[in-house]
Amino acid sequence: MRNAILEATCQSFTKYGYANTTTPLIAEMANVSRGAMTHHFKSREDVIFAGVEYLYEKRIAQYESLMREAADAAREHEGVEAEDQRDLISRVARGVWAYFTLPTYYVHLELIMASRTDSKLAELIERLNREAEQVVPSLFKNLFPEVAKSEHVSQLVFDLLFFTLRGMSISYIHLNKSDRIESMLDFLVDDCMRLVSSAEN
Amino acid sequence: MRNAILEATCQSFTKYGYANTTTPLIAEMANVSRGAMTHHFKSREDVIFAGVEYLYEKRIAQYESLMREAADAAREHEGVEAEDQRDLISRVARGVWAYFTLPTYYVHLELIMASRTDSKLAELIERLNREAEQVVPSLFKNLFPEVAKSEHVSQLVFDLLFFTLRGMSISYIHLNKSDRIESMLDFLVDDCMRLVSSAEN
DNA sequence: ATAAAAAAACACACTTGTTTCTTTTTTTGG
DNA sequence: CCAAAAAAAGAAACAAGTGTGTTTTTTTAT
Repeated sequence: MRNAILEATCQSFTKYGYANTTTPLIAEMANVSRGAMTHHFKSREDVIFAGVEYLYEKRIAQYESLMREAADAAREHEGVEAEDQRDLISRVARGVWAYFTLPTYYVHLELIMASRTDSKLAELIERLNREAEQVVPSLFKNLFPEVAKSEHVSQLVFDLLFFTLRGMSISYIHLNKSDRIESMLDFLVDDCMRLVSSAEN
Repeated sequence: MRNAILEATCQSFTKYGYANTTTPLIAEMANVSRGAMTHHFKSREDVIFAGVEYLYEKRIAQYESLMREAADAAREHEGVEAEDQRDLISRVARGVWAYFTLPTYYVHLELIMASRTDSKLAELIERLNREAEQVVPSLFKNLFPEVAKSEHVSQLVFDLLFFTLRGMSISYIHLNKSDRIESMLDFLVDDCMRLVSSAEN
């Protein structure tokens, strides 16, 4: 029951947006009466914030799944050493890109933007981000153990993908012709390859 | 009067966010009665959308101003040929970065995100972006006439800055320690320099 | 039978849109 | 040039719809 409400909250976030999510709407989507919600969540803030936490758990699971996929696919295509490295980078980059175009990620962006003018939400988001930062970069470093030795390079590779793909995802809302996206992805892979190679020497 | 209302609308967007901007709030910030607004804007949508258009005119003016500053500053620091090119790129990159951290830009991002679940707003934003795209890239190409010869490279340089800085700007809402930002800016300048050099040969 | 869960009903505040009234400005005719 | 009328602008009041929070009633399960 509680889970159905949280699931409905997430669905409303993705379908109608964070700003348009109301308690009657959540109740309707979860097929429960508004009164029933009161027993599990005594206020609007309670439901919304619990929904946000639920969404972030989902997001981390999605990220882990996509990273695992990329790593597994790269493992199956083993061949020449240098080609392996490039293949892994390419798959990781495209895996992260897939993650950055998930509906849950757009909700995440919406929440960050909303937190600009909502200090309570900002507090929650910052806490959840701190928790995510203890998982996400470590997963990344596991995939590139040699690069992880150089803190500077690994940070640079991570940030380059993180910042650029995040920027791309916003454009992707309107940008349907994806040749610019594809060119940029190719460029990013080349760039990361350069950085990784430089770190290994 | 009409201008005061539009100015108040923008102020509300930046201070309270697009989603929290209501007609009574605008009237209060503009120091006019709600009835007075009705004569200039017959509905909420009228005033909000007019405010959005007003904001976009502002944004383009801000962008032009920052690009002019960067170009002028680079002109004053003329020296060795290669150093000149790097200086110009660095100043443009940091000028664009300054633009991407303006309050008006955060409102722009908020509007893009809101347009995900608001087709009418999406229509407006797409039109305004099309108009901006006839000004912004041309300003960019004027600064790098040699690079503009290669459509592929100039697109790549533009997109790399555009996407990455956009992604950085979102993190910048929470990220106060700017060493990651500074490292990335340095890296981007290097990267653009590489691309520009390759285009000239 | 009792406590928890679910549903319904109620009250309050807020936003929007409309209507009505007052004030100010502009136009027009003497 | 002035006074009356018309038009425009501004302000206030009203009505309808919606969201939130609280209270009350009904159902379910222990």
